Formats: sequence, structure tokens, C-alpha cells
Amino acid sequence: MENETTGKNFIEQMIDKDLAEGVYDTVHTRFPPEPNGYLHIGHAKAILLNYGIAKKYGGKFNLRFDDTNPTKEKMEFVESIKADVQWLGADWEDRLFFASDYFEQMYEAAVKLIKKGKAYVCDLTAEEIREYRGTLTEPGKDSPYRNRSVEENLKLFEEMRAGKYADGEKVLRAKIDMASPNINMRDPIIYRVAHMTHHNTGDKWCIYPMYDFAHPIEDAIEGITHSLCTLEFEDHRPLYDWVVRELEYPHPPRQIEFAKLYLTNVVTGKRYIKKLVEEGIVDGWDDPRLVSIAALKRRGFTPESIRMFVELCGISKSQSSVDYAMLEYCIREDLKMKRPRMMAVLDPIKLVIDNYPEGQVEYLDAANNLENEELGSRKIPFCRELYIEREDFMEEPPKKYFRLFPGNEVRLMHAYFVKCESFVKDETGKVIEVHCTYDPETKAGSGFTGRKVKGTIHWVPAHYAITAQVRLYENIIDEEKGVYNEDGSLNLNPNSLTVVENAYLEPGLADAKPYDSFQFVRNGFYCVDAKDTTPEKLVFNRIVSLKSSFKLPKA
RNA sequence: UGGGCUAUCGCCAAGCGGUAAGGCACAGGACUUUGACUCCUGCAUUCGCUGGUUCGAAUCCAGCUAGCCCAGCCA
Repeated sequence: MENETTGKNFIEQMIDKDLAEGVYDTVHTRFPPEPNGYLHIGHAKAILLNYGIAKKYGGKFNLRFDDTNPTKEKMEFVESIKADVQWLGADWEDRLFFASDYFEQMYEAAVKLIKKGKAYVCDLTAEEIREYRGTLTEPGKDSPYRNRSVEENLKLFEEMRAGKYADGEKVLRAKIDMASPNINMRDPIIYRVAHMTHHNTGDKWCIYPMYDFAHPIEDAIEGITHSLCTLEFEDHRPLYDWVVRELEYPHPPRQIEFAKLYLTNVVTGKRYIKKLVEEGIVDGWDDPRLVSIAALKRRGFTPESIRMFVELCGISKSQSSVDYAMLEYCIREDLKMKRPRMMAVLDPIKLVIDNYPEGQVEYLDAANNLENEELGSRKIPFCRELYIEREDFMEEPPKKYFRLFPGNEVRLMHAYFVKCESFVKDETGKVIEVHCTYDPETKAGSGFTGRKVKGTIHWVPAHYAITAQVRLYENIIDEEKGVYNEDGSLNLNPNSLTVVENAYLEPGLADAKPYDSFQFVRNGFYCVDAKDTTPEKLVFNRIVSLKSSFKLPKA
């Protein structure tokens, strides 16, 4: 029924074809980030795609830092990138490489091109080169230095390496076609002079190869078969192919482009994130409101959830923007079975059980997760005074409200049925206390079937509860307008972070450790913040809220 | 008449000449010690548009239209 290509993305189909035709007999991919910033959710797609394909075909996956431009790169970023790639589970084994380790080979490659008459040293200034390049609609014209002799080019290029020329004074260019409709083929610059200390090679070099020249060489050196990159490099493929062809590599790699992953309603642009960090609107690259890998990790997302997300999004060549709800679905899906469900009251109101003996305490059994018995169970102290969620009581309930209101009976989760008898208001009219009576026969697990209630609410024992700071995160933008305003400025939602200083948690949560995550009944999934939690203060980040089909009418 | 790429449900995305998969979202219903979860049910007579080829087209051809990318000594 199913043909062979069903279920495979277009890249896998191309690889199948290559394998079938004997173009390659193995699959080798790589993730080649430039260490000039932090990775975000978009990079996760590239990482997991490359890693996933290598794994699927029994091939290899390399991590390679594409560090050919020392003006933008820092060691700090290589460390964070390694940590993020590892966290995502993409295992490069012993294949961690730096493009800068190939500088000598790249230099030799350039020399080879010069000797073949396929490259020349050009003395034009940056501005002149731009002018000579022509425009999108007009062809360019040849540089006056285009026909220098091989000997002269060799000598000049050697001098460039030796440091004889200042930055910008000379460049090495590939000799291709100044009239090409593809601007990338109009004698692209392949080497520039930059007297700068490189994070890996120090001061050994003062000339650095350009991406278009370096990348195919890096791939060829490492034996990469399929060089996956994003759509904007499609126009560069002819140049990529030109380089590997002119350099006569026996098994030239193939570049395949795919669409970047865009997420709706989040800020991913590096310059925008940088601005948010610099202006102190967020507290760093790992602020949980961001979608950098570090932020997602800190917020409590799991590598599994990110993997599921990337898989669900799929791979294609059409520019697309994935609904943020898809990411939320993935983290809920991953956590709901794996993590305990605990009770936490974020906005408390006191509930007093009038017919429960004062001073009495009983320890109720509660399963940590009804669907996953392996997570065990716990005991929760139950007593006369509890805290419940403010929204779980209404003096005058709207239709279809199943929680507490005068005269109504509900189940206290893991405990008893309680019936609301009365309530107390303060001078301002705010309800401060709800009084109930409980029915001892209705204890959870007792098998009581005498009558049913429509609502179950969560609670926390007043004198045993612990407190914590809970941070509720929303996307940093306005859902209506999107991330950017028409003028291109960021559309910030000032309410993107709500801090609850004293949330009441059931006592068992006192032992929570950084990165531990839980489902707080009806409040969503939360994770202990690894940065701000101290022995004195417990801080939880909301990873994602739960879906809820009942919305309280707005007051 | 610059070049390249893309167009299938609100959002992703299969489909590769034989009569529109799936997921997210959404809407109903069942169940429930979370209005969650789970479970059912519904959700494109139509594939950017217009023609053509064909017994038959989302798939092939032609012409349009729309969107994205390219004029860094960035990657």
C-alpha cells in the first residue's frame, strides 16, 4: 500500500536517491554554527534534522564551529553552543571541529585556484567592488585586476598572508562571471585581510576565508555527504558546487536547503533579543520568556519536548510559521505522564471545615500521578483550615459553575466532599473565608458512591503549607498584534511576567530541587528555577498552563 | 522579460496522473479524585488563479498572481 517514499521528507527522499544511484554510499551530516551568539528554538530544527538523518541512515554527525570571521566570534559562545547541542541530545561523539583548524588547507586550496587561473588578487576598495558588481538587474563589469598573471597573484596572495597589506587593501576573488544573473557568481571574494586575533588560531593568520569559499571545503574535508542549510543559501549553491568542482574533491558534498523554523508570537531575532537583554527588559539570554535553548531549559522544557516539536513541525521548503500552541502541546504531552501532580494554591482564600475537629490532623493518601504508578504516592496532611484557590469560590455563580458556592458540594481533591455553608467578607466586601461542613463517609478511596459532585477543587493545609515565589510567563508580545509593529519595532507585552510572591504549596514540595518539574493541579506545569532558587526561597517558573474549557466570566 | 525559491484546512504537513493522510487549533459528546488527561464525533466536493493535455490532474504543460531570498571584504 505505502510506497517507499511515504512518510519521508524531501531531504530523505533525495538521500534515498543518492544512495540508490551510488552517488554516496554513506550519510554524513553536520551542524555548523558560527559561535557568535546563543542558540534558539530555530537552531534546534537544524541540529535535530542533521543529527536525526545521520542516525536514521546509520551515518555520522559532526559539530563544527564555522569560525571564519574573528570579528564576531567568542569562545563564550562555543561553550554555550556545545552545552545546548548536547542538551538536545545530538551526539557528535568525537567529531567536534573548528573551521579555523582547516585554515592551512583552505590557504592551499586558494593557491590551487590561483594556479588554475581561477582566482585573482583584487586591489579595488570595498566601495569600488560594490560598484563593479552591478545591480540585481544590471550585469557587473570586470575588475581591472582580473587578468593579473598567476605568478603575480601567487606573490600577492603570499604577501597578504605575510601581513604586508592593511585590512581592506586587497582581497582574493574567484574568477567566475561578472555578468552572471546570480550575484554570488560575480567574482565573489574568497579571502579578506583582517588583522585580528582569532579565538582559536590567535595571531597566526591575518587573512580569513569567506563563508562561500570555506564552507564547501570544510564539508569536503570532513567527508560530509549532505550539507543541509537554510533557504537563503539556495543562491549560493552554484558557488558551493563551483568550489568543490574546481578544487577537484573526489566525493563532493551536496548542499540541500530547507525552510527555517519560525514560531508565531515569539522574538527570535538576535538583534531584538540583544536589545531586550541590554535594556534590562529580560534578565539575560536565558530569561524564561525567550525561546533560546538556554531559556527553554531554564523554564523547564525538556529535550524530549523540543524533539517532539521539531518532528511534528516537519521539513519542507515553504516559508512557514508554526503556531506556538504546538510547542505548548509538546511540553504538556511530555510532562503529563512523567511528572507528579501536586496541589498549589496561587491565589489563596481560607476554607474552614466547621465540623472537622480542631487540632485534628490526618494524612491522606494521594497518588503522585494517576496514570503513572511508578511515580508512587505521598501523604498530605489534612486539617480543619485549608487554603483553596480564590477562583474556586463564587458568591453568585454563573451558569455551569461547578465549584464552591453557597449550598453547593464539591470534592476536595484526594479528600472529602465539603458543602459550603457560609462565607465571611471583610469591610471592603472581599470574601476572606469560606465555611463548609464535610462528610466523613466521602473520603477519597473509600468507595463511596452515595452521591456525586460535579466539581473537584484543590487545596493546601493552612498550617502545613509552604510558600514559594511563582512566576507566570506569557509570550512577550501582544497576541493580537504579533511580535512586531508595522514600523518594525517590537511590540512588548508588559504583562508578560506575573510574579506571585506567596503561593501556598503542599508540604511535599519543600524538597523540590532546581529543574524539578511538576503539574500543579489546574494551574499548569511548573519547574524550579535553577538560577534564583536558594535554600531560603523556592522559585517556580510556569512552563505552560493547562488547557481549560471553563472560563470565569470577566468581572 | 534580473536571478533563485515557494504556494494543499486558522497553523504545520503528506501527496509524486487514479479520484485530498496525519498533527496542532477549534467545536460537540462520554468519562473523571484536576472543567486536565483519556475516549469518541465533527472539521478542504477541494489543492493561489486561468486555460490546456488526459477516460481521469493537487499531481503533466502554458500563462498569470502572491509571498520569501539575493547587490557584506557577515554566516
